[in-house]
Amino acid sequence: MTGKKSPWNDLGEFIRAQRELANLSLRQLAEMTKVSNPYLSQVERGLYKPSAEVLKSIAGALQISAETMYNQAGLLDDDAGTKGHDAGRVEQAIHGDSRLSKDQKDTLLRIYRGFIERP
Amino acid sequence: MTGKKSPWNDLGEFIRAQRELANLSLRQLAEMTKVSNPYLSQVERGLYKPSAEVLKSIAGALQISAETMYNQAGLLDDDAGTKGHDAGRVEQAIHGDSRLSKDQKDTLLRIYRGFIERP
DNA sequence: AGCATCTGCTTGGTATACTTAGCACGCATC
DNA sequence: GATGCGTGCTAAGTATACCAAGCAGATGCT
Repeated sequence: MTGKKSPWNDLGEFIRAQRELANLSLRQLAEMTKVSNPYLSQVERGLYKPSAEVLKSIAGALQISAETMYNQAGLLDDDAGTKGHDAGRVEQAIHGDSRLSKDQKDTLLRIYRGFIERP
Repeated sequence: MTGKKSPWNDLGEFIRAQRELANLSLRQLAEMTKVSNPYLSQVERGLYKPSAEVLKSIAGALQISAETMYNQAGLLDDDAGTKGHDAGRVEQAIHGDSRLSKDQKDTLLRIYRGFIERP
């Protein structure tokens, strides 16, 4: 394990850096996130890649947005929605519109997808 | 397990609905996502909650944004970054979608506005 | 009818995510 | 010195995510 770099090292280093910036010990973060402190230690050292739920919980405790954390973990491409790609844009906007009920969202999405598939 | 509802049923139903809308079989989706077809079947029936990587892959294959998929899975709060910016978002996205014809855009906008005015 | 192909699903197995119990060390106090 | 507390980490154990092998049914073709 001398110098061996796992795929999750960058993420772990990011989490440790943010934790230290927030002046929290592993045990304190563990209490806040309800994730065990040994596991957090292992995550920080790149031994495991945590689930999105754990990432979300850590992000909340460290007052980072979930989006930032997912970007760091490679779960979101922060350019994806803006790189001239239409795919997902309309869908995302519909989902994000709080004035629409779930049924209305479903209806709009179904119609939209129908249009996309047979132009 | 008769009628027993797992926490992931909504997500599974969402994925199945999108897959069927896209006219893909489980095996086709499995090939596209590199996820096994039995597992996808189990995910759709709410037996397991898939990781964010699997969700991202499914989203890509079904041409849904990762954000949309994560929202559906409860991994992102869709209001988190967009509260107060709902107005105009859907309309903008529809206008900007190059895959829609003018008629289709008009239709979608008409329906959308109808929903907004009388909820 | 038989055969091939496609479909969704069951079952047992493997790997990883995550926990619990506990160790070693550092520091402060008496 | 001894003791207590906080710190990060090890190692064994548990649960879940996900896979491979294969079954049963439906459909189409000869």
